[in-house]
Amino acid sequence: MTSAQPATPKGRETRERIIRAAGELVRERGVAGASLDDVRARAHVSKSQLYHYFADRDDLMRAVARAASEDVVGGQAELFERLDTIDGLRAWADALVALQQTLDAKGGCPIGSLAGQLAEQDEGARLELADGLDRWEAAIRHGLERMAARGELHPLAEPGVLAQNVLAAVQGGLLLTQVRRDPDQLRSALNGAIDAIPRASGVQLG
Amino acid sequence: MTSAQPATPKGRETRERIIRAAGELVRERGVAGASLDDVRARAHVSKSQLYHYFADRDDLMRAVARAASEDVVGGQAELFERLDTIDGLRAWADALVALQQTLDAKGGCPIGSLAGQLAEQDEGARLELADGLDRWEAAIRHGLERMAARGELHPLAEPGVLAQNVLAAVQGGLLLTQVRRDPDQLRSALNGAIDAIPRASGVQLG
DNA sequence: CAAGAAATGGACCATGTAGTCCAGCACGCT
DNA sequence: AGCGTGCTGGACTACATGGTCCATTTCTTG
Repeated sequence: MTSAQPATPKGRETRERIIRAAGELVRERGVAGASLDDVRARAHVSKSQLYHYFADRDDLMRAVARAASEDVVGGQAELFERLDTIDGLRAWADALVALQQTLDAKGGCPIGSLAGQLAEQDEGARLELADGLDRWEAAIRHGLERMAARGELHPLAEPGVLAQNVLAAVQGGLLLTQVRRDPDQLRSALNGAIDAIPRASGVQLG
Repeated sequence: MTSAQPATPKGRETRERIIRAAGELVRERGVAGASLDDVRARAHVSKSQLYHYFADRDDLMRAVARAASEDVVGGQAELFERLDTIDGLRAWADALVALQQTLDAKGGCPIGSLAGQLAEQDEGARLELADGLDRWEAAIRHGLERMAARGELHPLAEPGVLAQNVLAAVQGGLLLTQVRRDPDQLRSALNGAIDAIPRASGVQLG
């Protein structure tokens, strides 16, 4: 028997509780450190419930990856709306840095962190994470495109490339933040990427 | 009994063979997927040898992290010497991108990949990886400082900050490369960070 | 060459873990 | 009320894995 989609509100809530518990444990102890028994206990659920809603452990981890993508991207929804000005970009960056400060620079980006653990192990999980990154990058690109439409960007600037680089700065900055336990690493990376936007010409300098 | 430093050349070679085998397996299957028995088999070594040279599994993984740091930083030694011109920086970037192409965009950065798996699990491993990143960043910074000394940088540019941002671009670009299986992600991120160098003024734009 | 130290082989143990199985419960529907 | 589907509890198994132990072989060195 493969996994089952919940057919009742109660079932759906149980399934979500499992994913939430698994996600917490994965963030605390890593993918390998989160045993199904730990998940079972934290979600207040029995073994059979785990296997009622998920085909196996990998299936659960894929669901965790998808949920992480949605949490990360969804959690920035309001900030995403103001990404069409440099000030809005800076406000968004400040929020990311502030979050890292409250987390003591631990954990990194949920998507990036899972990527390192799952990308080479489970193709399905990799695709979930790629999807999260795509949506994140799209939100940034949309903001830059609105700026371009208002003529606030260099005519040759490519919003797609700039958005990609900003996302890379986020991920790289978070990795440095995590390894060095210093949120300024993210701040600096984001400053650099955002500063580059108004100067970007789309053509490589000589 | 804790781990032992090898006292003979033979012992040292055995220890290194273990670390190399463990490193390969970790790259192929992740930290969690590399069992001591796998390592034992690949290194052509007995169980007692593992525990002769390493206190426990975590100790071995710390050694793997240290070796990865040294491989990554050491493997770029020649390129590091030419990091004092924009052309040298581009050549270095091209080499990193080319490497990803030959690897089919799999694996990401050994340091970054291990960071995601070990940073929150083992403080010792985290410090090893931080050390690798520090040396990497220092190499970039030294190149930029030589440029600054020749007056080729904006007088207010800060080589330390720029080097940090380039390293963030490497790590972020590699993460995107890995998740999206597309080496152009790294290329774009590095182009952006390197293009920013000659324009950097050290003060944030308004 | 003898003695001690380093290195090695591999059996063995304890345990944590993914996954199975089936009986029992809850609840909507007729 | 009673029936059926979805949901739940938890015992149980098979096995991989980390770690221990000790006997044996191989080096080194005086």
